Order: sequence, then C-alpha cells, then structure tokens
Amino acid sequence: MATMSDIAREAGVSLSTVSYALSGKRTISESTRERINAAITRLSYHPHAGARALASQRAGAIGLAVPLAEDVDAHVVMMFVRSLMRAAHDASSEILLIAGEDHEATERVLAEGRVDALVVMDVVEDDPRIPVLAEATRPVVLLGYPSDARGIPRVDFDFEEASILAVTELHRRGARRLVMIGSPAATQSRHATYADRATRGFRTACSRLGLSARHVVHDHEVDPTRELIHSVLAQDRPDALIIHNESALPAIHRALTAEGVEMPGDLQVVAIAPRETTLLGAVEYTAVQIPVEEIGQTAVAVATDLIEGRDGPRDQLIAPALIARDTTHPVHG
Amino acid sequence: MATMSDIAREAGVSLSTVSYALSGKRTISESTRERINAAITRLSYHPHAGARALASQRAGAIGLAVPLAEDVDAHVVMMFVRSLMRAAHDASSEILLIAGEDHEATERVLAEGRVDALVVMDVVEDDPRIPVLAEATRPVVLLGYPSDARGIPRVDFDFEEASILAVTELHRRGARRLVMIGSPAATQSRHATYADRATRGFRTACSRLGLSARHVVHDHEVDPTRELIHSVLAQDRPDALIIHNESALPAIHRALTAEGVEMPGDLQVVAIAPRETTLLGAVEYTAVQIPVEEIGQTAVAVATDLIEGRDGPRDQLIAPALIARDTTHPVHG
DNA sequence: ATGAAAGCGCTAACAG
DNA sequence: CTGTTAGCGCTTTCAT
Repeated sequence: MATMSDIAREAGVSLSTVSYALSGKRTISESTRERINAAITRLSYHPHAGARALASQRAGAIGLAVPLAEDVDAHVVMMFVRSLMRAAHDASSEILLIAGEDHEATERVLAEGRVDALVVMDVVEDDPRIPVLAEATRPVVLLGYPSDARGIPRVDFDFEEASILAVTELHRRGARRLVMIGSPAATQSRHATYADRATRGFRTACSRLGLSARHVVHDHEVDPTRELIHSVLAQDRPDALIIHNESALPAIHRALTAEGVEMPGDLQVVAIAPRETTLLGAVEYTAVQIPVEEIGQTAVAVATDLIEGRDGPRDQLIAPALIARDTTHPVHG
Repeated sequence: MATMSDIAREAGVSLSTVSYALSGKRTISESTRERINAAITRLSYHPHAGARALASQRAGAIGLAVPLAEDVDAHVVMMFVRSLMRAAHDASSEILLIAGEDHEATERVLAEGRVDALVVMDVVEDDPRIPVLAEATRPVVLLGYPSDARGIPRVDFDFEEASILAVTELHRRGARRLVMIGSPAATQSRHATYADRATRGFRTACSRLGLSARHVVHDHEVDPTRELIHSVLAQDRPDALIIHNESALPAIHRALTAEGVEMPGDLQVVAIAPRETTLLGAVEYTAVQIPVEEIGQTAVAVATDLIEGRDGPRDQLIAPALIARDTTHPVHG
C-alpha cells in the first residue's frame, strides 16, 4: 500500500504538500498538483482512514442507531437508511450501523471516536439513551421528538400537526365521525414519539372541532384486518378514516375494497405515510406525506453543523402538507 | 478524553503494560491489572478507534454493500442486515454500510482500510464489481453465487438445490403440472444469482422428472396479482405452485383464497423464503426456508477467517431443507 | 512480569 | 507557493 510519503517522493515534493494538495487547504501550483495527481494515480494511492482519523480527530463516519424491532416497518426503515446514506455521502461521510437496542454499543462508538456524530432512530418518550447521550462528547441527533431531550437536538416530521392537519382537512370536507388507525400495539406501548404525537394531534384536533373521535390500535401481525375494518365500520358509521400505520395499509385497503366501501363516497381516508406506501393498486390515497428524504437530509445537516462547530438550528419539526388524491372529496368552498 | 498514557500514569505503570492489559496478549499480575482497571473506570477511558486502527492495521469494521433497489424486498434485506450485525458484534466488529449501487465507494472503503473485509449482497452474474474486488487487498465475501467469482469466496443458500428439492418433494406428493412464480422482473433481468439459480433448479428438476414446467415472472408493484393467479390457474390446471418471491407472498395468498383454491387439495404450494414471511394469516406455507441467520453467520465467519489469515472453507453453499406445513399433502409412502 | 522506544500514516502548526 | 517537524493515541518489538 502506497503511503503519502511514497507520493511525496514520487512527485518530488514534501509530505505536507501532498497533504495540502489532497485537502485543498492551501493553494498548490498547477504543475505540482499535476505531478502529485500523476503519482497518486500511478501508485494508486488511497489515504489511510485510520491515520487520517487519528491526526484530524475526524472519523469520517456518522453512526446510525436503527430499530431492529419487528413492529417497525422494515420498508420505512430502509427508506430512512437510504436517505441518510445519501446525505452522508454528500457530506463525504460513511454510515456506521448500530443496533438501536444495543445501548452499550451505541455509547461505545461515540466514546471511541469511531463516528463524528450519532443519529438515533425510533426515539421513545423517556428514552433511556437520552440522559447518557446528552453527556456524550460528540454530537447526537434524535430522529424523533421526545418532550424532554436534555438538550439533544431533535429532528422529526411534525406528526402532531400532521394529525391535526388530517383532521382539519377531513372536517373541511364534511367528515364528522372520525376513526384513526394508529401504529402497532408494540410501538404504542413503547411510546415511540411519532406514535404518541400523532395520537395526541388526532385527539386535540377532534375535540377542538367537536368531532367524534375514535382511536384504534392495529397490530398488523395479529389482527385479522378484515374483522377490524368490519367492526370499525359497523360501529357509529364513521365517515372518515386516518391511517398512521404503513405495514397495515395494504391489508386495510383490501379489507375496505372487500367491504364494498366506496372512497371517498362512503368513507374519506387520509394516510399519514411516506409517498411510496400510499399507492395501492389503482388507488392513490390522499395523504399527509412523510418526507423521508427531507428528514434524513435535515438530520445529517444538523449533525454536520455540530461536527463542524457551526451552530445552526437544532430542534427541527418539519411541517406537514396534505396531498389530496383519490380518497377525499374536493373542498366545496 | 483520557488516553492510554493517562491510564498508565494514574495506575503507576508503563504505557505498554496498559496496552497489554487491554489486549490480553501478555500476562499481567493481578494487582497491576486491578490498578489499571480502576484507573480506566475512574477516568472513563475508551481506546481511540483511529489510533488503534493505525497501529494495528485493523479497522474493527466490516463493510456491507446493501442493495437499495426497489425490487429487492426491504424486509428480507433488513433480516440480513440484522443477522450480519449480530455476527459482526460477536466478532467485535461494527458494520459500515455501503450502497451496493455505489461501486466507487465500495472500492474506496476497502482501499482506505476503513473496513477489514467486505460483504457484498445481491450479487449478479457477471457482476461488474467482481473483477475489481478480486484485486482488493482485503478479504471480500460474496453473498451470492455467481458462476465465475474470480476466486472471491461465495457464501449463499443453495437456491438451485432448493428449487430441485421443492420440485422433487412436490412430485413425491403427486404433483405433475408445476408452475413457479419467480422474482420480480427487475431482479430477473439483473440476473441476481439467487433468481437465476432458483429458476435453473426448477427447470432442471422438472425436465429430469418429465414434469410440465412453467416459469412465471411476477412483478409485485405492477401486476394485478389477482389476474396473474387467475390466468395461472386457468391455463393447464397446475396442481402445484412454487413461489420464490417474498414481496408477492401476501398478495398471492389472498388471490388464491379469493379464487377459492383449497390448499393442498386443489393446489399444493411450496414457498422458497425466510420463515418469517411464510406465515400468512392462519396458513403456514410449506417452505424451503432460507436460513438468513445462518447465511449471515457463515459470511462473517468466512470474512473473519480471512482477516485473521486463517484459511478456512471459502465457497459455501448452504443446503436446503423442506419444512412441510399446511400447503402440501403428506407423502404417501 | 514490566518498561522503553520505535513506528503506524496522516494533519497542521510553524517557518520561510 | 513550499518544506520541516511535532504530534495524534495506539501496538509491538526489544530489553530487562
């Protein structure tokens, strides 16, 4: 393996010149740069990541604590991983994976300087990791919005406003008896912040508007969706449904179809979910779209600012927008 | 941040003694070890990963090239990621993620010594990465079985034998007209080795046994599964179905149910898929189970052997086994 | 059973 | 615009 001194000798310059040529932190004459680049190509040189990390105190990697629990939709997790990889790539960093459940490893990668920052997915209210990570010597960013983050920056989609928006827009479209199908039971009882906040928004908005509100927990793996939908429809004849559960969307769509429900005629439906998951067969659901790509980019941007010592915005709640498609009425107004 | 010399001073020993105490590469007296450990706790010392990597020429990480394409089932990918994380953890390594599509980054992490080895998922026949990775200075393990790997060790489930087993066992159970529903079109046209090998096994076994064989490509995102199943059943009245397509399993199950197909009475079905994906509603499909955990462990074991300079087994095809459940007849023998 | 010291391959002052 | 040099925090010979 060629080292930087090999390049220096080969190009007839000093070690530091090569270093500066690579980092661009000082102006190098055209001719020297060319000789250096030639040498680099000739010897197929690649800087050693460890050496660079030691000397620069930068690992060039961002840690990502991913949820491995079964109740978290794998497809959605992968969407986040993708978006974070892209963002990290643009910041010329790599992504080091950590099992979200492995708190010990999570702290370790930070303490060992293996990563320059840590992004934590699937944060829960009173997350046991928060007090520990708040003391970390390197930046941490929560992908989630617990009420007390002990000063750790939080980045998330505003699930509370998302529910409020869904309710409000359904109300504007004539809905009066709303049902929300929320996250799986396991997610709810863990108090994942996105589940808690979405539920709260739903309750708040309904009571504010004086609407009948029913919140149903749906466990995709267990519940026979068909029966759930049947009973939901039988009781109180709801005229609108809000679905915040990506895994259950396809099954719910089929159940609704099987029940002969006309959308939006019999029932208006709004999904709170990433765009990719709201296209089911021929129907595109009206949705408050979760902007996964933007969330990922924002998280990495916050992390990068902190790594660089810049102090940009910390807490960031990304505002929701409703995209009206096939399953809601137009607003008559 | 405390360094090793801090610990040495605090414990009243030399730097190297601390190092050896940590690595266990030399015997340390009980009393010194205790003082060292006390100092480590007191100063909450953590070895610096970069420094260690530089001095030891070991990154303490394994790279994982994950497929990000839409046609690869996210749930299955996450299962592999999980199993590799567990295996890496047991080998005290971390997992560095690389986008499988980013060939440049894939080579770079190896060349920069950022990882000690690389595991490549979703390998295709004539994979453009193979010639390059074959020249790498660090171990590479393919999670896939291309016919020419240029000497790179391959680890995979034996999809060819899996299909053969499925056919043979269906034949033993009286099936004569078989249909196989394979991977999505995109996967097939990329020639993912698991798709190619499964298809080949199916064809081989059917012709060997003189069975009617039909191979259907199923594109979950596009095909109306209902119609596909309807036409499959209408044509030639198959008496057995082999499904090698995790994403499509739920939809196929519903379509079969909707068609009023009795399993195994009207149709015997064998899935080639991980166990977690073959439980659909009340029905547990007879399956040639893909042992994700074992595949992951094996891949990391091969990588670890290579890193350590041991030469263990390289190419490894994991043998299939059929687990008879609800969708096949018993063997009348 | 323990120390002393020479690197590992880079970055970033400091010096011109 | 370029060179010299002192570390970064570990691992690992040599010595004793």
